[in-house]
Amino acid sequence: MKLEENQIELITEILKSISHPIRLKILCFLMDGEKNVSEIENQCKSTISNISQHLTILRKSNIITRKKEANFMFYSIKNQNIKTLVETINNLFC
Amino acid sequence: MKLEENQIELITEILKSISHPIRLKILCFLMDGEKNVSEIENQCKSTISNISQHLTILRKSNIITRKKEANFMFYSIKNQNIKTLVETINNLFC
DNA sequence: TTATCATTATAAAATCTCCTAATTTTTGGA
DNA sequence: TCCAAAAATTAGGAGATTTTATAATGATAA
Repeated sequence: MKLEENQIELITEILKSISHPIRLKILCFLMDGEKNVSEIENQCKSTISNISQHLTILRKSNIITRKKEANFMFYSIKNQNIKTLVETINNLFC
Repeated sequence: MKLEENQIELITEILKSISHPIRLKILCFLMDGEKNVSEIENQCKSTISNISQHLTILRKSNIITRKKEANFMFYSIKNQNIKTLVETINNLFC
């Protein structure tokens, strides 16, 4: 199996973003549908600032997206490929 | 989707190990079958010491295994789950 | 105009990466 | 047998990156 250099870069960026306990928990939680930051904070047991920083990392690497409603920010998984990846990881290792 | 804490730890350790350009290249190369360190060095374009250190990381997180023959060390992917994961990543993002 | 929800700035602490040099193990030749 | 070469690993440390905490700031609702 031979990958191009830019494919290697893309994949490692995605995997690196997912490879953190809090960020993986966030993704698993978002598998159930979109959530606001306070819901994620409660689920993932960290400070809201820390959660926000991890959400930024996931968003910058195109794994999640967000939309604003009133003063709530709703986050969700950006596309089907990411969902399939999380589903596969769950099936293989849980 | 709700994962146990120890499952989160296991998965993030595996993903973190894979989330490096050289280590991902090594894994893709090992998808073709077992290889010795010099072959990996040639394929992945780094020093033999650096490659060896990355191989240690992959081995410590149970992603690859090795066997010695004369003074060559042959590395291979440890199990089918890892192969399936690499295959899936390749299908989804390449 | 204050409380709520969330993000951003800053910096310290922890971890990761990679380099050079030293070491280990085995082979093959003198 | 003894020694040098080959294959690979390990040690130590400098530099870079990531993580997290605290404090400050921004935006919206009531």
